[in-house]
Amino acid sequence: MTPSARPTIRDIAREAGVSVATVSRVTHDDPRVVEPTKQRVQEAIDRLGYRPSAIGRALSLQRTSTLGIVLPGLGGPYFAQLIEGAETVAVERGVVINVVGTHLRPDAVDAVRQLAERTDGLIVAGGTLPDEEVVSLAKAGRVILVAGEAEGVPAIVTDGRAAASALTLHLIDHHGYRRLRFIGEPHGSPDTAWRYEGFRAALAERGIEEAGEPLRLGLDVRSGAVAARELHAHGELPEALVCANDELAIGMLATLPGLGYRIPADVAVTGFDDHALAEIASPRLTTVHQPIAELGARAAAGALGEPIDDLTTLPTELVVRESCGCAEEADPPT
Amino acid sequence: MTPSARPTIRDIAREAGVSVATVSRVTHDDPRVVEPTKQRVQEAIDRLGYRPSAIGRALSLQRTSTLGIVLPGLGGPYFAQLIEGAETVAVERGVVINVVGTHLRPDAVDAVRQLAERTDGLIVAGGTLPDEEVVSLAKAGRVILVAGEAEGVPAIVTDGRAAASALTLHLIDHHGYRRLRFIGEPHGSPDTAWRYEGFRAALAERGIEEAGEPLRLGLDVRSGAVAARELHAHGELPEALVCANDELAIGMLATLPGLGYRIPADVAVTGFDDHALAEIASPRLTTVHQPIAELGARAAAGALGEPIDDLTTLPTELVVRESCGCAEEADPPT
DNA sequence: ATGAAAGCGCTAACAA
DNA sequence: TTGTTAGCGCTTTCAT
Repeated sequence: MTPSARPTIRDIAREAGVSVATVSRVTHDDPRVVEPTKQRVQEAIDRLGYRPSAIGRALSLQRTSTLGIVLPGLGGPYFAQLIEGAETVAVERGVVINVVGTHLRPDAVDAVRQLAERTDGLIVAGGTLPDEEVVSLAKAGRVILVAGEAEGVPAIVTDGRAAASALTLHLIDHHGYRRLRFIGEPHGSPDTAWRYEGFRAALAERGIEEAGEPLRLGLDVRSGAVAARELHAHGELPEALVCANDELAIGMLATLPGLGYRIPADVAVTGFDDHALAEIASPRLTTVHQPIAELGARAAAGALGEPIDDLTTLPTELVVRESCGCAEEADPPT
Repeated sequence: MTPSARPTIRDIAREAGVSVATVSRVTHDDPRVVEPTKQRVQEAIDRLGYRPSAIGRALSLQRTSTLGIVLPGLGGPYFAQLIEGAETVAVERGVVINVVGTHLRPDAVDAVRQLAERTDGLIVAGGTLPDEEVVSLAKAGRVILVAGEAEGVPAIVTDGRAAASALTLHLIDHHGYRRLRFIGEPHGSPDTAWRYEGFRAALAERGIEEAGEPLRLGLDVRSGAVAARELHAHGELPEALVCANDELAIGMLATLPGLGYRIPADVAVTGFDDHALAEIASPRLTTVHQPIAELGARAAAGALGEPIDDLTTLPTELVVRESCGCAEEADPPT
C-alpha cells in the first residue's frame, strides 16, 4: 500500500524537529513526552498524514498482532460462525484476523505458509491441509486445530462421533427405522468422517446394516439437491437419510417434495450443525447443535498464546424437531 | 509466529559458509549461483528448517504480495462468491488474500487501517466503512470499491437500480400486481438502497403507491422469517413482496406456507442475487442474477494495479422462475 | 560467482 | 524529557 510515497517516522521527526524516538513515543502515547512537544509532533503527523507502518513495527517487535484462520472455503454459515467466535477474542486483544480459504487454491500450502509468516498464531480447520503440513506449521509457530487432529498439535473439537451416534440411535430406537443411509463424503473432512463413524457405530450396536454406501458429495445445499435426485433415480429411498450437515439436509428438504416424497412420512431427513435455516425449514430440521462460535473463541485464545489442553472437546446437543418424524410442536412465538 | 526461534537468513549463511546475499539468491533461484554452492545452501536451509520471513521481505521490497478485502461479514454466499472471484486473479499473481469483516467489530476502522498497512491493495465492499474513511484509505493506497461509491475512488458495481426496476415492472405489467412492498433496510447498504430506488421508480412510473413502508430488517434468512411473521401479524399481505436479497426471500418461502399463505397464489415473492438455493427452493425463486465472482475478479485486478475505470458497471439479468407467479417450468434435467 | 554493506520503517535500551 | 543507535530479516546495488 505505497502509491503516494507515504511519510515515514523520519519525515515526521524532521518536520517536527525532534528525534524518531520521540515520534515513536507520541504514536504510543508514551507519557514521558511533554505536552508542547507532543503537540508539535502530532501536528506534523496530521499535516503529513503519517501512519506508522505495520510492517516496520512487526519486524521490530517480532509480532504482528494478527491471527490467521485457515478454512476450506468461506462459504457456509459454519465458518462464518467460527470466525465470529474467534473475532470476539481477537477484538479484545487488539488483534486483527486474516482468513484464507484453501479449497479453490491450487497453491493452498504456499498461501498458508505465507499467512503463517504474518501472524502470531494460526487456527487451522480440519481437512484443509495435509497432516504433515499442519505438524510442520505447528513446529514453527502457534497453531490450533479445529475439528481435526494431528500429531502433537493442540486441537479443539466436538464429539461428532458420539453426537451422530445418538442421533442415529434416536432414529432407530424412537422411530423404529431400519433402513438408514448416510449422505456425505467421509473422506472429505475429519468432521464428516467422525459423523459417519458415529452413524455406523449406532447401526452396529443395533445389528443393522447400512442401506447402501454413503452418498459421496460435497457439503453444500446444491449437493443435497443432487443427492435427492440421485436417490430418486435409483429407485426406492431408505427410511431415513442421515446427512453430514444441515446444508445437505436443506437441499434435500427443498428437492424431495418436488420428487413426490413427503418428509418425514415417506423419508426422514436429519442434518448436523443447527444452521439458522434448520429451525425455519419445513419441516423443521432435526439436527445436532454445536457451539461453533465457542469453538472459534477457544481456538483464538489458544492461538494467541493462552495455555490450552492438547485436546478440548466441546459438548453438542441433539435437537429433535420434525424432519425425523417427531410430532410437530406448537408454532414458535411470533 | 516465532515461538521456537526461527533461523534467519544469517543463520543459514553461517551454516553454509556463504554470505547472506548468496542465501537470498538461492531462495530466489537466482541463476548466478553455481550449482555446488547452491546445493550447500539448500542443505543448510533444509537442515535448519529455514523459511524467509515475509515481513523482512515486505519491508525490504516495499510490497507484501497481499490483497485485502473488507466485507461487512463473512456470512452469506454473496461474499463467498466475491472472494472466490478475487481469489482467481490473486492466485494468478502469487498474491494471498486477507479478509476482514467489519460488522461485529466495534473497531472496524482500526482493523481496516491495519489491514491496509499490510496489503498492496484493498477491495472494500460498499456500506462497510464511512465514506470519508474509504476516501482517506484511497488516498494512501490502491483501493477499489465494490457495490458502493465514494468521491474519487474507483468503483465497480452492478446497476441494481435498473435491475430492481425491471423486476418490479415485471410484477406490475406481467402479473398485474398493484400492491407491492419492499423488504429490506434501504439505509443498510448502497446495494439495498439502489434496489429500493429501482423498486420505487418502477412504481412511480406506473403511478402506483407502495403498499407500506419498507420492512427494515437484516439481509439474512432469519430476517426473512421474521418479516413473514410480522407481515402476518399485521393483517393482510400485499400481492407481491420484493425482497432486497435472496436470503430474505428464502426466509419468507420457508415461513409463509406455515402461516397459511401459498406462494405465489396468495402472495408473490422475489429475491435478488440468484443464490444457489434460488433455483431449488420451492417454489423456485424469481430473482436477479449478478456476476458476483466477476465483480470480485475485476476488483482484485484493479486493486492489484491494473488500470481501471472510475466506474465499472457489470450487467445483471432478470431470472424469472416461479415465485413471482409465472408458470412452472419443466423439471430441470436430473 | 560471491561478498560487503546500505537501507526498508520501526522500537527500545541506553545516554545525555 | 529527549536523542542516539543498534538491531528486526531481507534484498540489492556495487565491489571483488
